[in-house]
Amino acid sequence: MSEQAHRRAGRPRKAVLNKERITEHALNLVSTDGYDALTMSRLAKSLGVAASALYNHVSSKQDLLQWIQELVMADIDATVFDTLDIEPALIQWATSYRDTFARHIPLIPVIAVLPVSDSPRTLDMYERVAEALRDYGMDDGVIVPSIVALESFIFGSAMDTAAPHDIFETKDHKDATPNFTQAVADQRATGLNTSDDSFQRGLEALVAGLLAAGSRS
Amino acid sequence: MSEQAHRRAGRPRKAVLNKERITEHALNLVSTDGYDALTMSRLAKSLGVAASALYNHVSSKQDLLQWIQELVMADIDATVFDTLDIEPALIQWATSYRDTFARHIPLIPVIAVLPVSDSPRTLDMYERVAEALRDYGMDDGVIVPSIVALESFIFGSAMDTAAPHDIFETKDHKDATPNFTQAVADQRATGLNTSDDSFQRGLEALVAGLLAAGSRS
DNA sequence: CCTCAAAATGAATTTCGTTCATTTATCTTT
DNA sequence: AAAGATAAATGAACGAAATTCATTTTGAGG
Repeated sequence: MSEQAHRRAGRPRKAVLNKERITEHALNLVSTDGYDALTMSRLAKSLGVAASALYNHVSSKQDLLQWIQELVMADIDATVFDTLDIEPALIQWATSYRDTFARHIPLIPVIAVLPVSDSPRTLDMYERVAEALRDYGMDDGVIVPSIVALESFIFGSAMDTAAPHDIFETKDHKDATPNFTQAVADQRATGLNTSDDSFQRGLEALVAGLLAAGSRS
Repeated sequence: MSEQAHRRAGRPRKAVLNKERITEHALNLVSTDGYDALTMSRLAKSLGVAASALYNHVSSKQDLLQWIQELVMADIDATVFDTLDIEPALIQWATSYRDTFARHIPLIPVIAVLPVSDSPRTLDMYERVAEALRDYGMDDGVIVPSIVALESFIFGSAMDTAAPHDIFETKDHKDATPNFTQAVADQRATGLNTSDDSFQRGLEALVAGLLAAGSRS
């Protein structure tokens, strides 16, 4: 069933395209010009090739997105579980996770919904987190929900970094929303980036809560 | 600057289309046949009109999606803060928020990436949450980060409901991921829906943690 | 009744993902 | 060296999508 197994004769022409080059160019396209820029023809042009040529290597655009997912996930540092205690390890891992996706915001809604099955790297990451939680003594049945909860928060937070900075401009409605308007002003006065501040506070609360609630009795 | 201000003469023909009817039909289309069914021509057909007629009322499909977002947000129950204590109120509000979006699963990846509309209804919701947190005694500067953290978790969780149920199928890689594979099996054995379970656990941890960390000293 | 402007039309444009028959180029075998 | 096999790349074509625009319809105000 292997691809290189029984080539009896005949070698193809020198290949211009391959998985790595295609994926790199695709990711570069998205990071540079946004997700809408990732069309098969623009990708092909960036590779100096006709759009149809891509289909000799990728079976569909969904397939291509899976490749991209795998490449992006490779940036997430899951080695911290080998060296740190569970709580700081989770926080560092989640931070790395969120920063990685914040770097590729347009991909979040796409990747968050992709099945994880075909990405060995992603599976490996889950394995490390699951192992760490299990070693810590978390109940078997709540390990997956804890991971999913963390991921949900991470994805949501990564998307939030894309929100416009004036997203909470209350404009004309200041009178009708005194408490909220004041809260926005007070947060701004701290000088902290709203997204970063929110992520850090939420992450600490979430990690502490999940570890406390899930530990074996 | 008002639209109805100076109509000097000439009344238009009887209008078949208006914002409300367009939005309702669009939302209905999505809920019935999925997001891919929401095309301008199918929407037009459902309204008994040509596709181009829509553009007399909506400036783009993005615009239409904003309308839909606004309509959907109206379903979120923010009245709980009037009757319940802060902790159960936050949990009920967040649950209502997430369930509302989960009811329109195909829209989540689309809407989650839209700027939150500055509709009065949405602002009013923020006001109620901010007021409740302030009355509880939360420090002024951390009210907004707490709300943003909750919203990030809610959106991430809503997106998770759109994920396929077999998203964690480990297939061929069972050997390489023993801990994770076991954790998936254990979660499945509980009989609980993974998304629901994750949301509930995460939400309780997050709310408890935020309230504990943010209270005035 | 006449006018005019908003509403609706339908044809046209562009761009998208994808398919397919065909050509090209390179290696293996004679 | 010639022939053959075969993957890679091509380019034209498809259907469906969002959007534009010149034109027609229509109904209330003057």
